Amino acid sequence: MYNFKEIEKKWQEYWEDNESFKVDNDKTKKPYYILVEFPYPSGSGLHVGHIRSYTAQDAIARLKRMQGYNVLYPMGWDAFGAPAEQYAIKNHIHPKDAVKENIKTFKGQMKSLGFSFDWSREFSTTDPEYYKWTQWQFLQFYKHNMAYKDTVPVNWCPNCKTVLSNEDAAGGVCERCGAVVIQKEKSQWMLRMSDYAEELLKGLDDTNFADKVKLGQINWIGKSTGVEVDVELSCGGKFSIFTTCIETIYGITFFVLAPDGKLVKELMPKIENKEEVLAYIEETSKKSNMDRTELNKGKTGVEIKGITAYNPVNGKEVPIYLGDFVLGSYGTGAVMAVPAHDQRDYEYAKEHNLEIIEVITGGNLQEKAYEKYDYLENKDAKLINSEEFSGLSVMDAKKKITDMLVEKGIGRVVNNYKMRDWIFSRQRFWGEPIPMVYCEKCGWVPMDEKDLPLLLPDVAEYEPTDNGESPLAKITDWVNTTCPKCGGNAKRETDTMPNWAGSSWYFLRFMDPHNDKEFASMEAMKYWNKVDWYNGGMEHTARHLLYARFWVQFLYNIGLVPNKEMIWTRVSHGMILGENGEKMSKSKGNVVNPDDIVKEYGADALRTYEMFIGDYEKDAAWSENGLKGCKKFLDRVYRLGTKLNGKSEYSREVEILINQTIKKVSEDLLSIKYNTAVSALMILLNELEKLESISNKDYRTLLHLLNPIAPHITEELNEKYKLGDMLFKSSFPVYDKNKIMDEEYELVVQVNGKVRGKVVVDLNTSEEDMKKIAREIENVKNYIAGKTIVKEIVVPKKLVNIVVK
RNA sequence: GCGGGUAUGGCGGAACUGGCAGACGCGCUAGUCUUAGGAACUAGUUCUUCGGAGUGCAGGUUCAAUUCCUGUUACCCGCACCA
Repeated sequence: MYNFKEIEKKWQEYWEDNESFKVDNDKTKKPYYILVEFPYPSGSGLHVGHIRSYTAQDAIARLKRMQGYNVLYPMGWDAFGAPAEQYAIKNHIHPKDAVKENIKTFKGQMKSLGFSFDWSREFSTTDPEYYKWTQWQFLQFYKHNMAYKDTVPVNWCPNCKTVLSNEDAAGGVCERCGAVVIQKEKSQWMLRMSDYAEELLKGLDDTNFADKVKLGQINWIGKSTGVEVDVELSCGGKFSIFTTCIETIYGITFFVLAPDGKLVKELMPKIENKEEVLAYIEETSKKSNMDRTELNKGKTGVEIKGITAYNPVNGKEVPIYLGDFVLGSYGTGAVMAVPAHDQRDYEYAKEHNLEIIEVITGGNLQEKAYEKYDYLENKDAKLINSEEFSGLSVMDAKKKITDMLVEKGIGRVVNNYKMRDWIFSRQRFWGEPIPMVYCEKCGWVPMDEKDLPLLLPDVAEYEPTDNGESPLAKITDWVNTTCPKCGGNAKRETDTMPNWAGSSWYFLRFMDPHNDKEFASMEAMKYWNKVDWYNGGMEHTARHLLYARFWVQFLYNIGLVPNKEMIWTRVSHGMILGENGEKMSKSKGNVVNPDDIVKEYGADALRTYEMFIGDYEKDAAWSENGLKGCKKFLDRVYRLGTKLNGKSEYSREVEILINQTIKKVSEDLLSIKYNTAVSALMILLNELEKLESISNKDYRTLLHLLNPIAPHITEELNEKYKLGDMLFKSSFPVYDKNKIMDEEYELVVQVNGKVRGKVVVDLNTSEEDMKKIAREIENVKNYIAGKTIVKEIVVPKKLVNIVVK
């Protein structure tokens, strides 16, 4: 048992006093930027899950430093957001005080784990010096017409009287009180993220994100290509529909409009059954998103009476319906209904007794619609009931009908994206104030940049107001201001920015964190170039990453950052589950507190265990016994020091193994295979323990290789036995290419694919000799005796397989 | 429903480009040392009727398959009436 308490404290103090991990933007050295998602400093302290990714990235940071890179490994705090506000409401303290406390706890915990962060670059998104630039960037969005105010439906909890984010309204109920969430229209600031949909897709080619991360982004953007077609109305005027199945256009038997769309509002004066229609719209708005999807299996809706529409290809007059399965926010908010070939339309038609016209052969319309997934697979599927297109194959018809519509000027090939514009307003206190002012005369006016930051006021009440306004709305002397344009009376925007804002560009700030002239200098950003390696939870790979990429692409387009993509590799780690295999939670009582572990086993043991626990990208269940095993490993490393013989070369018996281990550890760490890197070190230790004595070089190399994962104990032992310069300041071991293969190897001999013998042979044994040796093994002889050798397969330096009959 | 992932001993998990399945660790068993053991060390540990069998299941390709192909089942994650 080594005294980890003393050792870990000693080295942590050394690193801190000497600012060992502080980096300058040193142009003479090659940069390497390693990033972990900065945490939200919650009241419950660091989670063992944080430690997994911080250790993994720390190991890479330490390795890269020893390999001569100028490594930036920063840490900061993403401290705006609802939990701090909740806490403040309950306890009547200012969120900034709660955040300060929590940051102190987090920072202390991080230091106790020996992470090599450059603390000189630390900041919090809640620092006015930081959010000044978040606000400044919002103004750039506004000035480039990328921010606008619009009325959109939002999640509204009628009980808490507040707007909820989609996350807070998961499952259609309010996360706080459990009440059913309804949709309510509110005027919100929006960012034109949908303008960037195509660029965000293309940009993925300039990244090295893991495939599943790229796929997450692609799915979220949700591109689909189809045709937008104009449809004439009986009352005059027209509207458009979007479809990806233009080949079914002759099958239209009705149209359906979104109840929450703009079109139905425009048509309202001409609708005969207004009351019925309005009632349906009202009913829809009361349903949550979930009601409209999963829970609501039936296809509700009403016919719009007094107006009909004409099929654009054959002029057939069909009715128009309202149905909540059509979303106002996707496509044009209106669909052509082809019940024969779309299951939703089919169900709707059955429920409302509407006509079904088959236009593609091969389905059984008695049972269900014959949908594109099926007919596209069916090579024999042909169009019918489609005038001159009848008889064509689906793919031909798709093209010819599209061409015809385009030619006539009533159709356009368009792309649609599921990704919407970014709703950027929150009716919350604890967020960046949006630096906009409303003037009766001038409308919305941006604040003057030189007046930033717009500080959050110090108040004692953070409760949302009854009408859903931000608590800021109640602070009249903050709200009332003068118009930056005309100088007249004006009011500030009282909504704040979403939590995602500050985290969309923090990685740029780390490159130049103390700059008070700009958010980061172009020079600094050019030097660091990109985040080489970004790690975070899978839960953030879709949204946070998309927001951050959008933000960066915008800044790039207005010339403020050097690259269109500022993140190169993105890796995500699996969760650490409780010992019972379930997600850690207080209610389940399976939470592991890292402080307790550090106290009882030491930081190095915890770090080593979390690297060893399993495949980094997969979830893993905590195991106290597993942790003990790693502690035991470190104890053995410690005791091994008593076997030193003072020699300065590798011991002959382990020379090959050491070279192999150097290769394995350096390669595994950089290919996110931390668990096998640790196991390679365990193997090396096992072998070293078998020797009578070990050389100083053997030992120092073992310590060096283990140093990125367990930095305290290794540094201590290196010093204790005076093995050389401090490990973190010296070059990481390099393997000798000529010494990773033994002079001999074990030749495996198979008969008919089954192992029947093994023999140690010289590395340079020829293929002929391999065969000869193989046939001479006693056991092999037994299996080939009396049989004919059909074939002999030789894999050089590995095996011989004798095929007999 | 769509998209993706996973499946290997009692457990966590290894296995490069198709070439010895079960590395490494945990647990377990026996032993050594000890006043003691929830310490340390040593040996063993997939199953087995000792012929073999074996990487969720059923097939296929191959001299050879955890690895490639086809089908299938279970579980996990993401999105979800996206026209």
